[in-house]
Amino acid sequence: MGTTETFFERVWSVAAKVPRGNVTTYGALARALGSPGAARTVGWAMRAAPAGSRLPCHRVVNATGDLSPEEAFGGPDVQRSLLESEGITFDSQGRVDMKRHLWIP
DNA sequence: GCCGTGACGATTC
DNA sequence: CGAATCGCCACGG
Repeated sequence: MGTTETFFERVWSVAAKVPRGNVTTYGALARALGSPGAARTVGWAMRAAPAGSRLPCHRVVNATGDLSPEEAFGGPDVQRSLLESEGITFDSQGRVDMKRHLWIP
């Protein structure tokens, strides 16, 4: 079969399924793809995601619930605003409330 | 087919 | 809780 799709494309495919109002982690996506140790590669896929792909990459955070670095989105503040718009709450440490919004494929 | 890279994860101090 | 370290895996050159 012409499965020329790379690991990246698979990541985007699953990341696009994250329900609105929820978030997932890089490690969770990696596990869903069968590579639990490829969390870093998942992060790469997000960074390599083409702009305007409608990929909800702002719903992907790390295991600690921390947001993306400054170089992405134009700043964590932007990402945080997007998440708050979807009803996502944060703790006093500025991290996503994983207990309430963590979603695993 | 080896080397460097990186939006991570878990552990340790 | 915060900072630092090691390991892991896929991609590009």
